[in-house]
Amino acid sequence: MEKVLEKVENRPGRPRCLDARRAILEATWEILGGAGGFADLTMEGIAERAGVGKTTVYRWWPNKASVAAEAFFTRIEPKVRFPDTGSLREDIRLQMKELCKVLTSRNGRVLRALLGGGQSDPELIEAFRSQWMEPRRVKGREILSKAVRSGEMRPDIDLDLALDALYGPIYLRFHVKHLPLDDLFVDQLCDSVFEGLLAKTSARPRSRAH
Amino acid sequence: MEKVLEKVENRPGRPRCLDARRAILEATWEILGGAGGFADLTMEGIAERAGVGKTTVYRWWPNKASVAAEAFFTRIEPKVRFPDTGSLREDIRLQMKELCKVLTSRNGRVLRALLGGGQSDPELIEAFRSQWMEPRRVKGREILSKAVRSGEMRPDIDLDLALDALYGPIYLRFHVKHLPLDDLFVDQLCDSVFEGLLAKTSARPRSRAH
Amino acid sequence: MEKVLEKVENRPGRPRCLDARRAILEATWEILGGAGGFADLTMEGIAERAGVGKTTVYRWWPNKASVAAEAFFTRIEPKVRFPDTGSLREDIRLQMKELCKVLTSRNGRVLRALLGGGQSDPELIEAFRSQWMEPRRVKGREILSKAVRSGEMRPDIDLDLALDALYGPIYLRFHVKHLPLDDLFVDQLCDSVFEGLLAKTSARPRSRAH
Amino acid sequence: MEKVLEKVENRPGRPRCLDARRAILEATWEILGGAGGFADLTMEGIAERAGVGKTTVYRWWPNKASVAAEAFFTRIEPKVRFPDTGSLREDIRLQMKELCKVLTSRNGRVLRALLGGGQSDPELIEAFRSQWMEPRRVKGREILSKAVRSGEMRPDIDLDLALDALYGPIYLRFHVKHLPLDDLFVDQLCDSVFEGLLAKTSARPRSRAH
DNA sequence: GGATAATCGAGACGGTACGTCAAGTCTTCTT
DNA sequence: AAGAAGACTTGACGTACCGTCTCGATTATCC
Repeated sequence: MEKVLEKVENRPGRPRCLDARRAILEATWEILGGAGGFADLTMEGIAERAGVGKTTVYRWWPNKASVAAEAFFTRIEPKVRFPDTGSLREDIRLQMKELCKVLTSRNGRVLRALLGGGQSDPELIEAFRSQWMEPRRVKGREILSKAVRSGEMRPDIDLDLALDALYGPIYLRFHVKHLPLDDLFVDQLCDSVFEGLLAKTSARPRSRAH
Repeated sequence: MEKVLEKVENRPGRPRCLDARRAILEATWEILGGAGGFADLTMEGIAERAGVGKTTVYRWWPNKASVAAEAFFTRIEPKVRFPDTGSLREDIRLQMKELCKVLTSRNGRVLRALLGGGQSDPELIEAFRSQWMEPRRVKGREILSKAVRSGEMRPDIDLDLALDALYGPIYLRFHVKHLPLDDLFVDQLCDSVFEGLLAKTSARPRSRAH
Repeated sequence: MEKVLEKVENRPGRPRCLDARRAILEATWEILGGAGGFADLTMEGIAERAGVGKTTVYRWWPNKASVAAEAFFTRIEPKVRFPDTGSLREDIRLQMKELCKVLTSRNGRVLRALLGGGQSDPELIEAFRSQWMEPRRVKGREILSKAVRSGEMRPDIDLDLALDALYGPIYLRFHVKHLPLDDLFVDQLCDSVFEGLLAKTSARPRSRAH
Repeated sequence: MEKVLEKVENRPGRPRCLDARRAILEATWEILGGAGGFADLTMEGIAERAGVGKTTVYRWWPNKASVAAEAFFTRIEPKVRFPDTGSLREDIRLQMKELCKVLTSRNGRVLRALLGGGQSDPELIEAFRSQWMEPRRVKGREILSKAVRSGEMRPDIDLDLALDALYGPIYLRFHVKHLPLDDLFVDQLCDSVFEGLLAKTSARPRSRAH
């Protein structure tokens, strides 16, 4: 077999073996997708499944949370993209459905495990935020701010708060209630949050498109 | 020391020692509140701190998640109650602030740890739902349904979805973003979700009281 | 089922239940005969198999060694008897074969286990000596002393030493070497010890009857 | 402290630490010599006293019997040697006294414990036979066969049977009867077994040297 | 080309906690 | 009072991983 070695700069010594790195992330991914999730993930297990010495794992990651985070986010990140339909509600709704599809898939299990581990591991939750949530937030804020400028959205609401209001219920269902995240749910959620829970006092005509 | 023994019915055998039970839950509670949270909780540690044999712990609880759940929920449950001001928005807002106070306190740490453990332990998450969330939900649904009847709230929204919309953002902040949960946040959150995110197209006068 | 109760004297309280005693000894016997021997014998196991409370076992025997000893010796003792042929060598030889038959049987396993346990339990080894070995010794000494009086055996040898010389090799084979104890072995052993190992210097006619 | 590591062949991995091995055997030896003998020997105790992880003990020995056996036999084996006086009876008698001295000493306790454990542990008794008894037997057979050739001993007796006859009584006393093993006993034993128990029919003068 | 340096695999090391088992004691109700 | 039931403390069992370490082997750069 051909070993792939890294060639970074002109440092002396044997360069890092990229095969090992890949094998470790691959093994981690597979274990995370298994029945036990993050609880079944052990450094020893990773090393063995990757056919690698334990030292090699520890050399590059300080703990299993880091490996898990990297294994997950390098693989899953590109999958969720924002559309751009011109309508705030449509953009958000489509992206929500996309997100829910990911959360419902096998990857959702891994993500759940990761988020669970994060409750007692600050680094892991930080990785979760910075590598998973923040990239989406950037795009989300962009869409919302465009909607504010176009007059579609109220200008007096903090954008992050608005995103929390939209996505919070999804995470609540996903993380705590473990309920299905289907299209109907997304539609109803969008409607409720965009329009508000209160009855309209005036007989203003509401135009809810579904 | 005086040992307190249970006297249930006329069963043969030595009755269960209530001191042991109490000591175990107490010890668990203290460990959970410590620096490491759920990660520092070990069955051995519980037994030692409670001055109890490990077997005694295992006799009554199958794993540390169960002990943790019982330790937490028997202690914290009564603390969060709903007010009844007559106004939907006020009731919810006050209760939300109450909830946020709990989540912000030392107990919040325990709860966070518990929910974390629940991601890889179905029984624990079930305990979380049934013993922590559901009792609150019952009262919440009651308030909302009253508001629907009085015309304050839109009748076309599923009550549980509405509660998800209201409380989801709190959990998102609490579990994922680890951001402060202060009164200002609650006020803004209530406003956004009750009124909706969209701009009102007509020049209808909005009466937001803050 | 009819419970058999003891009626010793006019002592107050419930009399001892003889069924329990018998069941305990029976259970002990069965466990001792199993694959693990003395190592598989536990007070808990005895109580359970006998359908008896642990307390009842502890009330009458201080430890499992005592139970084992009583279970074994009350059952096996009557089996070994000395014949009386009139000839010292014949009596001993026949009894030896009888003994070897017992040691070779399933009971031998129990006995081996018991003696093993006795190495770290003074009470057990004492029970072994007083209840198993000594009764035989009494009879053995009798036979030997008769043989001394009749001139068949040398009068200058301590009787116990003689018995050690005769039976020691059997125990050595049984306990240490775990070799078969067949009739041929007994015949050769008797011959060697009775006649001595040394060559006869004079041309004295030897009359070895086999 | 300087750690001594083994250098066997070109095997991969960290070489075995000889210090640990030595410390384990040393600790085992000390515990075996203590008040409780084999009964006080626990894997945990060995590890703790040796300043070693429990895993390290289990890595090299499957159970405490194995550790005990190795601890004992590597230390005690060289102590018992056969003399070579030219006379069969003298050689045996001196060696017997040597053996009895060992059995009587502190080491005797360990050996007794080992032999006891062996009754329910085939591997242990096998170790006892192959590492303790057989080396002596080899030399014993040699002496006896020389005695047969020189005409001092009867040629019609199996050598192993003869050795059983000579040493069996010692083990009987040591293992079962727990009686003292002094020089007088050895002298009388030798006399009885070499000369035989039977009275001499002819008036042949016996020359017993004591 | 030989020294130096970093990486790799393998696996032993001292530890911690696991979940189980049995020991022997204690407390209750029943007979 | 004896017996059953069963909860209690204690302590060892054997296993799984932890994170660290010490090897020989490999693969580069630098002199």
